[in-house]
Parts: sequence; C-alpha cells; structure tokens
Amino acid sequence: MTRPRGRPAPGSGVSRDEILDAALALLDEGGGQGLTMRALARRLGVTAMSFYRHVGDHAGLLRALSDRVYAAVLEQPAGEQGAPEAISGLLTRYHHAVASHPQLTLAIFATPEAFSGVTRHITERLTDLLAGMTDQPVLWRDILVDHAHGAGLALVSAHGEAAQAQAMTAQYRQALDCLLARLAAG
Amino acid sequence: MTRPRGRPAPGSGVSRDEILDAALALLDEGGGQGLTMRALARRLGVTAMSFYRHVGDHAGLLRALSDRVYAAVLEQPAGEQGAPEAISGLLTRYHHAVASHPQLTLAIFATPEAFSGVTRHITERLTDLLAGMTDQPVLWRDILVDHAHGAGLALVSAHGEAAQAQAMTAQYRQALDCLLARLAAG
DNA sequence: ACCTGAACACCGTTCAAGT
DNA sequence: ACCTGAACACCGTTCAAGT
Repeated sequence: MTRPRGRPAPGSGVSRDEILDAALALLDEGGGQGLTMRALARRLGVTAMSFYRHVGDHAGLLRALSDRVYAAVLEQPAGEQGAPEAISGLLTRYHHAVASHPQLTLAIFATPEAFSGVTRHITERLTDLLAGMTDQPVLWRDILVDHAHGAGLALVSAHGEAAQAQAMTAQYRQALDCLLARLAAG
Repeated sequence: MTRPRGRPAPGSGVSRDEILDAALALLDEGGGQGLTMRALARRLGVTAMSFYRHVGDHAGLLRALSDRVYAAVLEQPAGEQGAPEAISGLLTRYHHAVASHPQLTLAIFATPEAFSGVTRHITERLTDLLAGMTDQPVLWRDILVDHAHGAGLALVSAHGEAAQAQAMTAQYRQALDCLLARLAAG
C-alpha cells in the first residue's frame, strides 16, 4: 500500500514487484529462515533498510506476499455456477496457492501480524457458500479450512520437489472430493 | 538420548527435565521466536553452550520437546476397545497434546530435522486402526491427520488464552465426531 | 565430565545523514 | 523522495580452555 501505483522503479532502487519476486524465491529456496531482510537486500543489490519504505518491516513483507499469492483464490471463473462447484473451485484454488509456496503459509502462521484480509475474505465466502448446502456451515467451514491448512503444512516437507508436491496435490483433491461428497449427502 | 537416565543433575548444571520445562514455558510465552538458546540459558542461569551436551542443537531441543509432549498420545487407556473408540481416542489425545503447546507444533513444522519418531508412530497406528473400518484407510488417515494439524495451527492464534483455546477444542471434538460419523457410514 | 569465554558469522530495526 | 552507514540489541554454533 506504500506505492499502490506499482512498478515505476524510482531513482536507483528496486520496485515493489521485484522485492516480492525475490522474497518468494528466497522463501522457496531456504524456507522461513532463508527469507531475511539482509539476504533479500544482498540478492537485490540494495541495503536492508530500503525495504522499510516499500513494504514495511518483516511482518509487512509477509503480508504483502500473502496478498499477492492468495489474491487469485478469490477470482471466481465465469463458468463456475452453483454452490457445490463454487466450493470445490474455491478450495482447489486455495490449495493451489498454498502448494505454490507452502513456506509462506507456515511463515504467516508464525507471524500473526502478517495475516492479510484476503484470507478472511476466503473463509467468509466459503461460509456463505456452505450456508446453501448444509445447516451447519460453520462446522463444515472449519473442517474444510483446517483440512486445507494441514494439507498445506504437509507440503512444506516436500521441500520443493515437484513430483512429490504433485502427488500430494492429487491426494488433496481426492480427500476434498470425499469430504464434499459426505457434505452433499447430508 | 544424551542422558537417558534422566534427572540426576550433574555438578552445578541443570537437568534435562529442567531444560525442557523452561523451553516449553518460553515457547508458550513468546512463540517460536521466544525460544532461543540464549534466552533459555538466561532463564536457567547457565550459558547457551551447555545445552549442546544435553539436548544437542536447536533442532535437537525441539525434537526432545516433541518426544515429551507427544509421548502421552500413544498411551492407550485400558478401557478403550474397538476401532472406532481407539481412533477417536487417539485423535482426541493428539489434539490435546497439540493444543497444550500449539507453538511447538508450528516450530516442528518449520524445522524438519525436529520431527520425532513419535509422530510417525501415531500416524502408523491410526492407519492400522482405519484399516478395520474402511477400504480407504490412507485417504481417511490423511484427512484426519491434516485436519488435526490445521486445527492445531488455528490454536496458535488463540495465543495462550484459555477460554478461546477451550472453545476451539470443543469445536474440534464436534468436527471429529462429524468426520468419524461419515467414515462409519461408509 | 561438564561448563565457559571468546569468537565468528549472522539477525531486525532505528535514526540521523546524505543525495 | 529515496537510500545508506553506523549503531544497537540480539541470534546459533564452534572450539579451545578451564575446573
């Protein structure tokens, strides 16, 4: 939010997008301990202090990353209609976002100040959708969200190996189908 | 494993149990960033270097904590009989252990070397128990374990407030009952 | 056998100062 | 407006040295 207009890199510095790209790369390579302000500065040829004007402190950096990575989850495709499809789509996109950077999810849980509004929007939309399918929407929302988070955590130990991550994603889809079938069955 | 015989405090130092007690307190108070080797040393009136002979490095400390906190999960009470009760009991005890120190679970996920054998035993026992109830034991094991982990993560944001943690535990029990009922229904 | 001091290579963050 | 140097208060870990 520090520079909402986006890419115009000022003077000699780096743009906000460049910072976030490099931060995600660092997170994917080295996990939560890999993404330090100083390592990020080294990679970008800047000093760590310059970030405080762009993304704020370390928690602000994580929040900015969260906004970027999870934003796509809320972009509902036009063809998706009806509560069951919308629920399945929302959770599939959420898991896809988590799976793309599992270390980010872990880092956010470890840094409560980093929780962005996007996550809250996702759970709210899910609750609304579930209200049309069951008389216990909050119970099922907790089940589905907690399950998605746990499956996301499991991906941290895949440690960036594409084959393993893909297998775990397939398993998540199967589990989600199973849960949604039970939900639909009443 | 450095001193399996337990409590005999040598010379002027502190015992292994004292170290683990203080480490858990630090974790509960200050989260993952609160438990540092140096803060632990300060609290115990020792230097940080003395721990390397008792519990190894930071990951070793977390592994020792994991062993202690999760050990009770595997202690099946005598009165518990039949797969449904055993599954429900095992998961309830697991959630209870996670809920007692949610920050430990988070720290372990962030430190893969800290995974102890106890966790593996828990998932193995769960898989065995599920084999007697469904023809998709691995699918249901993943659902139940991932869900328990996600619910555990949610407890991190309760931040040690007993009332909120208790409410979330009640919600977990309800969700677990719901899931196990669907499992039993085939 | 156990503990420590000193050292090394790191951290996040602030703030006055530079351009 | 943006970036930096220097400083402050921290980290984990190693290793030779002490008792």
